[in-house]
Amino acid sequence: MVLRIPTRRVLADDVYEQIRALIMSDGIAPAARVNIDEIARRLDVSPTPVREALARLESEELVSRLPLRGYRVTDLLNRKQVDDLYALRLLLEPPSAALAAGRMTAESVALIESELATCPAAPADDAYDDYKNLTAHDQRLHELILRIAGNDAVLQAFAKTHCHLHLFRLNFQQPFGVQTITEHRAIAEALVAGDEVGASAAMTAHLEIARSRLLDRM
Amino acid sequence: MVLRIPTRRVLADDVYEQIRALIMSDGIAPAARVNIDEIARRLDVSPTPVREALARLESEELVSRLPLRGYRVTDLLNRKQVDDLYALRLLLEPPSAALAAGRMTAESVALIESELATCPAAPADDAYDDYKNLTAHDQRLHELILRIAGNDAVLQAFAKTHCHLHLFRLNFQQPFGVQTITEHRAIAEALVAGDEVGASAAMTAHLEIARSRLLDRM
DNA sequence: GGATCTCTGATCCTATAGGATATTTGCGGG
DNA sequence: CCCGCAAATATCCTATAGGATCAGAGATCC
Repeated sequence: MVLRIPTRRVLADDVYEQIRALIMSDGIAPAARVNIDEIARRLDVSPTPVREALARLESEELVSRLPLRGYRVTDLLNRKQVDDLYALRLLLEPPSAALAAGRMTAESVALIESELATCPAAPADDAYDDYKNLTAHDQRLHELILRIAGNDAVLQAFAKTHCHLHLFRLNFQQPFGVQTITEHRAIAEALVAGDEVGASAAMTAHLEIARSRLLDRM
Repeated sequence: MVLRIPTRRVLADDVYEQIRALIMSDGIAPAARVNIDEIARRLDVSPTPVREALARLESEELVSRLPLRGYRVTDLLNRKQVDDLYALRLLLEPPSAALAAGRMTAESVALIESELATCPAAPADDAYDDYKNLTAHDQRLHELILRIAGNDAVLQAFAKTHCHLHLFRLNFQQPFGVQTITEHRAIAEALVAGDEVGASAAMTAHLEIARSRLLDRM
């Protein structure tokens, strides 16, 4: 039995992730122009897959396109944008958490528990990697809850905000860990108990704390 | 004073709209494979702008991409997807309508009134064009309300569902007009009056009626 | 003398043509 | 009827030419 790559990759996929990583790690500064030829030379490919990758990145608003003038990296989120983003999440996630609480199965419980278990109790050596792991965990948990709620349109709407990605770029090395974990556990407990009102309330509290914590630092 | 071309267009923009129009008008059937070379020949351009246009269309889920196997037109929405879509809209739009009601200005009132005025009282000769115009009007009005509410994240999340586009593809030549107009007017009156509760309720009623009207026909 | 305009050069986006590679389809053999 | 092989088709990528934009230097006008 040969183990196959689940989805075949083409060059544009790799280029896409490379550019994305470059932007995330500030390899290309915000507001900087993106030179297609330069990227192509740097990754040793032709401009064509670079163009396709940029077209995809544009849809998640990591770059913006100016006709006949090329692409540029989008600015970091400002206060209003962060505020709006959390207002949107407050519309989507608390009702979804309530829905999820009413639809919990043994399988769902196991998924929640195992996701919580992946969370590194002890921080990693590197603060940057630590922050990155925690962000990824946070994203997986929030999306898992939406998946349990069962509304694909809501899940996609949330995913397309790419909020974790944009919030990650703000990159505040704040004491993010302990409090978040505690809040996550509160949400999980309400979900496992099938407590719809409690799950909604815990999610609301979680988001509002995160929002004010973030805005205080801007 | 030099008059400038408002937004420069490149070939990929035209190709994008042409393909989109083809899909919308069933010039390419749902689930059909999209041949890049064929499109290129048909529009008399090279494959490169076609590839870029398809990458953009993928982000709004009019086509889906299978690596090394090309693009295919997405299927029409099924019952669950329609149901999910309206559930999402019910999360976003009624609260936004309430917000908008509390933020109305003289300018906002004028925008609402003029949009309502654009609605063709008498149906056009062609039923297809009539349906198209009404859909476009409906989309403009709903997005205008979100714009008045002032949360760009919500507006974008709504816009990215491309719900009017997908619902249009279902293309039911139903008696869509009169009732919708009446409901719109009810929403508008509550907005102009600054009635937050009323606006929210009118929006909720509008969406729920539209949903059941649509689901009844599937 | 300073400012504005124009011209020139370089850089980069846009589009085309062509070749390499992977998949699919059809056919023959077991 | 199933399996394997080969030709055909289409995707994917590269290389290159054409055209637009931008920056800078020089000239002209006030």
